[in-house]
Amino acid sequence: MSGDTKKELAAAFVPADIEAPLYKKWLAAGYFKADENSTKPPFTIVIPPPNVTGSLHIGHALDHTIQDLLIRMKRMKGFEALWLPGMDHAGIATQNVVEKMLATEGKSRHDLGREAFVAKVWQWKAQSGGAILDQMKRLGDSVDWDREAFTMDAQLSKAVLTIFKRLYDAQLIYRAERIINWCPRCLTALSDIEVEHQDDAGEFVSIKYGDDEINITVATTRAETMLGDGAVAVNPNDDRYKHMIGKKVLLPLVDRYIPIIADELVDPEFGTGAVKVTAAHDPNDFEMAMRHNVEIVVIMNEHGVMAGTGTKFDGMDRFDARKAVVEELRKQGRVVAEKRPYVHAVGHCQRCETTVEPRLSKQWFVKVAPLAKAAGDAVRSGKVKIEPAEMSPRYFEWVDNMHDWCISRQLWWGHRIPVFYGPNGEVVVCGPDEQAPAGYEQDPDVLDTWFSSALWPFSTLGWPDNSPSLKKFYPTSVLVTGYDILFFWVARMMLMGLFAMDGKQPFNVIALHGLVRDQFGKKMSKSRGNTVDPIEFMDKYGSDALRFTLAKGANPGTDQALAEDWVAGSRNFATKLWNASRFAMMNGANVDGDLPDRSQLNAIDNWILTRLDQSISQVDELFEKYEFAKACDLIYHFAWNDLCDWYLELSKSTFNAGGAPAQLSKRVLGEVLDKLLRLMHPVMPFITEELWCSLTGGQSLVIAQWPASDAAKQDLKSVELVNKMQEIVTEIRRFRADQGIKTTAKIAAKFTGLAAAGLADYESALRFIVKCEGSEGNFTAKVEAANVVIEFDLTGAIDLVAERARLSKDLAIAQKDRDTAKVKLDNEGFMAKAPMEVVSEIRARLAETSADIERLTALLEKLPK
RNA sequence: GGGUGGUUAGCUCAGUGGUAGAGCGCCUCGUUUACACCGAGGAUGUCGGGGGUUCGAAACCCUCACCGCCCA
Repeated sequence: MSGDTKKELAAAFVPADIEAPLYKKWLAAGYFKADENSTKPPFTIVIPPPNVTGSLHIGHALDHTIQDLLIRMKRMKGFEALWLPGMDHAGIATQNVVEKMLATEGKSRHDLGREAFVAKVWQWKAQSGGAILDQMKRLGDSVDWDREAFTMDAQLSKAVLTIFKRLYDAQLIYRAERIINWCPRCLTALSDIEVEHQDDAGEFVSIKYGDDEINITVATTRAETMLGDGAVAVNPNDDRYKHMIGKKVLLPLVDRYIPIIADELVDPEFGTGAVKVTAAHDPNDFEMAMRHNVEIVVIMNEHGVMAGTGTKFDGMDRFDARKAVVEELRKQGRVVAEKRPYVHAVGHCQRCETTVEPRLSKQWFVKVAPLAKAAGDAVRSGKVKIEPAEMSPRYFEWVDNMHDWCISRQLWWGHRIPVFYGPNGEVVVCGPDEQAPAGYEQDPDVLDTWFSSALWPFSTLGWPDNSPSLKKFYPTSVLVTGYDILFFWVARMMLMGLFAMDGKQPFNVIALHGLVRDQFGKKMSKSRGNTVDPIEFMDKYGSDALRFTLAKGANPGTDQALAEDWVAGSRNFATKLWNASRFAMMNGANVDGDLPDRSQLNAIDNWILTRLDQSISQVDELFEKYEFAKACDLIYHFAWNDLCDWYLELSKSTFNAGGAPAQLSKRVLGEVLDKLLRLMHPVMPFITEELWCSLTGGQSLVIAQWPASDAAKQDLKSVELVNKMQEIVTEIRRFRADQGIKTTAKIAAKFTGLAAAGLADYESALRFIVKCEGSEGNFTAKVEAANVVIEFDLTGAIDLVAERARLSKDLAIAQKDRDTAKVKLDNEGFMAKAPMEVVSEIRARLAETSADIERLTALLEKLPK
């Protein structure tokens, strides 16, 4: 490796100058492409597909940082690493976007017709969809762009048709009339998870049903639905109402008589203990209605407007009707109690926040019980691991209690349900390349977006075809995602993957991270105004800084707080690394030739190599365990403290002296930087690449080998020696600071006991770092550390007060420490039951602190009064 | 209501039985030819309350309080 290919480093680290060119370089070199014909072992991650309408938010930045970290590390470890990018078509969200555009022209999708509208959506997608993909490049995501997938692509659509037919044939898809979540604004059914429950301030009204003969009071938050009541239900064991069961009671306003039924579902403690049963507008009521054959009365149309009740309320919006109904009942003296505001959880459409209306409707469902059982068992059996394992209960809770999944959506954008109806009610389901008989009409609805994202881990690899990619890269290695969407589609991917791939799991590991919160740990939201823009942070501090901050905050499965100051701190760290590397290279750090034998190296060199080796081994282990925060913390401290604060400072005198020892240290420094940059590359790809290429003249860190540790070469003796040097230096610095001697001021000092401490060769290194020059003088003050005595010539100007304070403080600490040790050793229970090694440790502590006390007392006594 | 996580330095968080830690912030000093996006030194906690187990508890058990999340 010659110096000619090495690029000179810029004097200052400016992220913007290096990031875009490096990403271009990587793309041009094709480093991110994964080869299905490779003989290397595979490592696969499919991206949790972001929404085509979305843009990069801070949560993505965290999610991608972790995925890129894993992929880059595995690539360096010699795996055929595939990170597969793409997006989902986001049925409702995308349709909303395009409908809004049309609305500005005063048009609706119905003006265009289905075909033209869908064409318009595709056009929108081509022009403005997928902004997030470009933003991913800013982050440095090493995805294989040639494999970019979209849930509406031909191949993925083929997968949808195939799986639909298979599930239908296996009787795991059915059509039925059920109460579903209906969004009166989007005009479509929603699945349970597309409904968000929020506490709303409503009203809780108790209404007296019946006449003079028989009456009963029910309580409700949705008074308007009383128009559709088919019964009143009470608990069969409720003595208050036992005598009324089976009788009929007058339903006010509509003047209909409805039965009083008994059902265990009714909680006698809640409200009046009697509930109204509105079968067409509440899931629990529907269940009861089925059990007791209660009349089902639909009282609203699809827009949430009252209809078909035969009352004056028809034509009113549901919320207006609620007020009007209560008002009318009040006039009739039937409102016996009102609680307002009454805070209770109300379902809202995830996409448009409209209050969801439970609605009786004919829809398509996936029968999830058998599929969910398999999904649960895959984790229970250990085939799929959830990281951290503590998150598993959440998964089981969900998967074991999953309701059937409503998959039909009354939209135009999406995969149209491949079911065709014949003139006489025949039903035909068509797989890919199959055609319905002439005259059959296709179901107008489309499938839930998650129906297709659930296939993502295999549809993107070519399923249902038995493609080489599928063979090479499935099951995927790990799925990285926030615990908040464990249920959204991780569970669904499990259901579908196990079913489609004959029991082969879609991923071996589910690695869960938390949410990014604001600096006080509060959830970020637009309404709170505490959101942050990852792009802005990257502009300001660089992508590496943002990535490092997020990785350093990523403790498994827990949320992390993020503040701009933290990101600035990471930028500072990057700058530190840059400056240290520049300094190293100016001093001749290199990777030329073999690393000298350890026996030739001084303790400082052996120490930093040992610390490097330990760090590599620990960081590697932590990365493999998804312990990103701890790994980054280790990296940070090795680079900043061990390397910059100590190694570089202790080695300056060696470099300055030149000669053979300097040559050795330069090679060692080159080695340390080389390996450190490799170790850091997965977290901070840009700066490490720039520095490493400059240092080594190598082609690229992306394809460089991951550093290996070799514990056999660790030199613990050198660690001990450097620890002593650190003790001595710190003690001298403390003395100097207490005495008010400037860091730059040179003073004369005499060292005694260096040889006995094994530090004979390091006097010049020590003297250099603490600015002690000259060993002649009038030594009036001394300190002691690691059994080395250092005397100073302060030319009589010693600050006695400061020195007495310093020594007294040390003495107090030593006395306290000795006392606690003594108490333990005097404790019979402790001596009898504590393990040997603990006892001897405490004994050593007692000896050490006793010696300190003796020494400090003597020093204090000798100090002139 | 059911589950579940948390409560440790001013802030954000590590720390699963043997003398309480990190980053940021704070205080003092400093134009040391790598770095002021820096260096050196320093201060800071009855580890939410109460009980228990143990020679020994921030950690294990019980209980209470408060905060959060998911699901109804």
